[in-house]
Amino acid sequence: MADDSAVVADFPAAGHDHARCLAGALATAEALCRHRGLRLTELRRQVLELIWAEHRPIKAYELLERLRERRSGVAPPTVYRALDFLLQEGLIHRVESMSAYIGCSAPERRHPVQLLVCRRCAAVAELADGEIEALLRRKAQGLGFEVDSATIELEGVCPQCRG
Amino acid sequence: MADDSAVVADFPAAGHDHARCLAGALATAEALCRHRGLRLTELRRQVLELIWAEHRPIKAYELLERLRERRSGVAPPTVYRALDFLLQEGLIHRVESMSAYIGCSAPERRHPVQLLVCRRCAAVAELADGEIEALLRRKAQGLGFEVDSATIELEGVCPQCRG
DNA sequence: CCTAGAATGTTATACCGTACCGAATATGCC
DNA sequence: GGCATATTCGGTACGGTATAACATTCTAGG
Ligand SMILES: [Zn+2]
Ligand SMILES: [Zn+2]
Ligand SMILES: [Zn+2]
Ligand SMILES: [Zn+2]
Repeated sequence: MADDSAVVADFPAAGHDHARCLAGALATAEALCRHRGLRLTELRRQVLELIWAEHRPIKAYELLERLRERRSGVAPPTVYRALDFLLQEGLIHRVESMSAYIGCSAPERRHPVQLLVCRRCAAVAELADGEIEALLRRKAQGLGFEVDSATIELEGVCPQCRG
Repeated sequence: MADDSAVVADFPAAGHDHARCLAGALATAEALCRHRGLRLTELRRQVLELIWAEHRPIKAYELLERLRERRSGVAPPTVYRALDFLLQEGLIHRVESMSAYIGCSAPERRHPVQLLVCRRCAAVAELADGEIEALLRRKAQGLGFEVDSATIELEGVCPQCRG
């Protein structure tokens, strides 16, 4: 049986209460960092907030622009350092096929990541499907390959864009 | 049951007859292009040959360097155009996690691609596993998502490097 | 030939990411 | 509090990846 909880984040509905997404993500991040003894500094919090601002993948240099509206003279290393921290802690994911970043919807637990990316509107759904993970691991094991991490991204058209 | 033919290319053995890999890949490409009414020009053939030269992923600018040993004054667009053609025709695959390119071991048929990349030696195994493909498609369908293409890459340690 | 389309040459530039160094800031200990 | 230490951040410079735009050459078909 498929485990429904594997869908960490469905495609966001058009009129959903996104202020709630944002507030929730920030609160979770705060709690998580406190629990892990890490510092969610003002910079990191701002970057996370900007990433969640659109509920869509955002590129590093776009992030840089937005960040400059609040902090003067910010350079690429500043934003990349914040991204590294957020990636490291599982608070965001990198969308490889877009060189972009998106907030994780279940950062409180480490999980496999499978992303569904709409090529029309760039909306992203996030899976944390153990069945996929297990199948891939099993196939790899058949070749004597030990999996450390996986990049799973599906490109296609989301329900909204299929109309 | 798992279909063994899903393993398009296992990790290359240390002392394998690579001249044979290279010759086979070029011959297949030639036949395939003739069959499709496409032109495997000298440039494209040379790029494909350079990609197969090491039986490992190779980066675009490294390719550019190598190509310059044979052709003077080659610029990035030249190599990227050749790469585009080879990708389009399924003669090579892009390794997203490395921004690199590797020859396809079964270009004569269109197939799903799953890559296993060794983080120690950069060797790559290529799967064309229908079971993985089907599972992903089924999971996506559960969200009303229509899959056009997929990027599946597993990073880990290959049998040789595990020792 | 002549011509239209394809392929390649050429220049310039945009975009993505990091090495490196030094300043500021937080943390733990006396 | 004062001090040493480690982390975080500012800022410069640069390297790696990829494409836009336009000129030129090549190729196949009439
Ligand atoms: Zn939202
Ligand atoms: Zn969409
Ligand atoms: Zn070989
Ligand atoms: Zn290896």
